[in-house]
Amino acid sequence: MISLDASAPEQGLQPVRRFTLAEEVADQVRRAIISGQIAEGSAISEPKLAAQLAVSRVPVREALVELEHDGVVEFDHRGRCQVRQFSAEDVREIVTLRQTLEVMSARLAAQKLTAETAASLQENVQALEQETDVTNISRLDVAFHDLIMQAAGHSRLLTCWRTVRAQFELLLAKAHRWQQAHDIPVTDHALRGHRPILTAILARDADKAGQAMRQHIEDWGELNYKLGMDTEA
Amino acid sequence: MISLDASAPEQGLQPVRRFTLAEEVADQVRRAIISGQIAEGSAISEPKLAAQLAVSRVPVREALVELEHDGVVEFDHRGRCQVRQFSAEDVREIVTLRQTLEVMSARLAAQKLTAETAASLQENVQALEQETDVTNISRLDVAFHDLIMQAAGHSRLLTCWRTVRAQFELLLAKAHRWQQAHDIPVTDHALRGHRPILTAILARDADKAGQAMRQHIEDWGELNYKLGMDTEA
DNA sequence: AATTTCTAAACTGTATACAGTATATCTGAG
DNA sequence: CTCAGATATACTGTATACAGTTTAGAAATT
Repeated sequence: MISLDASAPEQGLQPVRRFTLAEEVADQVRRAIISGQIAEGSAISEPKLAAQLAVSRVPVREALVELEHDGVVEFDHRGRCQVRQFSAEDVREIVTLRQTLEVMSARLAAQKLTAETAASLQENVQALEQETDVTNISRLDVAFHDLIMQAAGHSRLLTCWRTVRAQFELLLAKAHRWQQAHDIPVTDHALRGHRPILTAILARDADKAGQAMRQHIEDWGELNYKLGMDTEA
Repeated sequence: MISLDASAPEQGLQPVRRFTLAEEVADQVRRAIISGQIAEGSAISEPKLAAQLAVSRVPVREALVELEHDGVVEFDHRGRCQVRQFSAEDVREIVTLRQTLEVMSARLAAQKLTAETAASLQENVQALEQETDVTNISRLDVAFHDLIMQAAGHSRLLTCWRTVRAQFELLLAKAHRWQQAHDIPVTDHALRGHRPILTAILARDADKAGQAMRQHIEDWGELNYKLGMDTEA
């Protein structure tokens, strides 16, 4: 039985989060972009999208601004919105920025490790090692990196992470789609890379965790470069 | 005489940038917050602000979202907006995140150095060394770090930088105000710190540039901690 | 047939309007 | 005088409306 005294609210009860239409629109559109349902380079018209989703333009507008911060759409100088296309240079940027941000997160996670975090990470890695479905692999892969970011306990680092997270997801999904289309078995990239990071974090070895993370993302980058060359050829 | 053939537009002419009310509102409010004109913790009401600025709520709303991304205001779970207050932990986060981002920028700037960048940086450092007005010192200090970010030529790193830039400016302005109020001469912190960074970048020594930057921000952090202790006591 | 001109549709930026919820003020009872 | 309850004010989230500009298409001209 929990107390209902408002002056002692630390009973595990949290303030009710209000979900706005803008957030829901952003989620839906982001997913549609990541999944390739909305193609790269597509123009996005506020009125049309609003009509499709049966909401007014206002939440749509706010959602698009959010997605711009996520780096998955961009506005031209006239205010027109379109789904972003990723050049080879963009991929390089995403890789190098991820390295910087995630090396930091891995180091902090190693330093601040708690029992709960350790459990979540172990669970995630084990689940990934047994998973075969591509969509679930993607989800678990991203979740691993999210968990470490969370574990770093650095709210502003998390803010930065949000500026690349969706782009990371997008590239990941794109790569998996390409591999499936060409009957290439989905890489065991994450499988090989995550375990060493986990081990280093569990050992509270910041240097080793950072190094493992750097290498992991470096490998991912090379995978993407190769893929990029193939897809453009 | 320049060609007006639209099919050959690379004549130094650029697409006309359209400035929106939202951007102007964001600029004004950001400046007001940084300068302390709007106090930390103040509630910001959309209708009131809109009335003061003689615009509708829509651009104000967009501006506040922008300022939230800048980290200078926050929305509570009810959607109420208020000017953010910075705890000691916040200052630590800002310092450590700046270290990560700016070490990267310094390294890249050293690697990609161009003649123009070199000139701008030298000009900036010289101007700072001769400047005595506090406001101008702040401006030049921030500009130095902006220049290096620009020189890094990494659009996504710049995006991350924007999530802390205003908070950096805010802390800087706050420190200067406090120092002035107590008749303490404005620190020569930037003066001492920038020159070594410049030298390393000009020498195209990424390691040294990164190390100098890390040290510079570390020093700035310690300055802020001391100040924080004084102001809270 | 190609190109220019004119016209109509569509889109963005901004303003206004409305509904539901929270906050604050006022009143009355104890 | 304090506190509970009721009423009024204010605010956010969303929808709708409007103006200026851009884009696309039709008509007209060479």
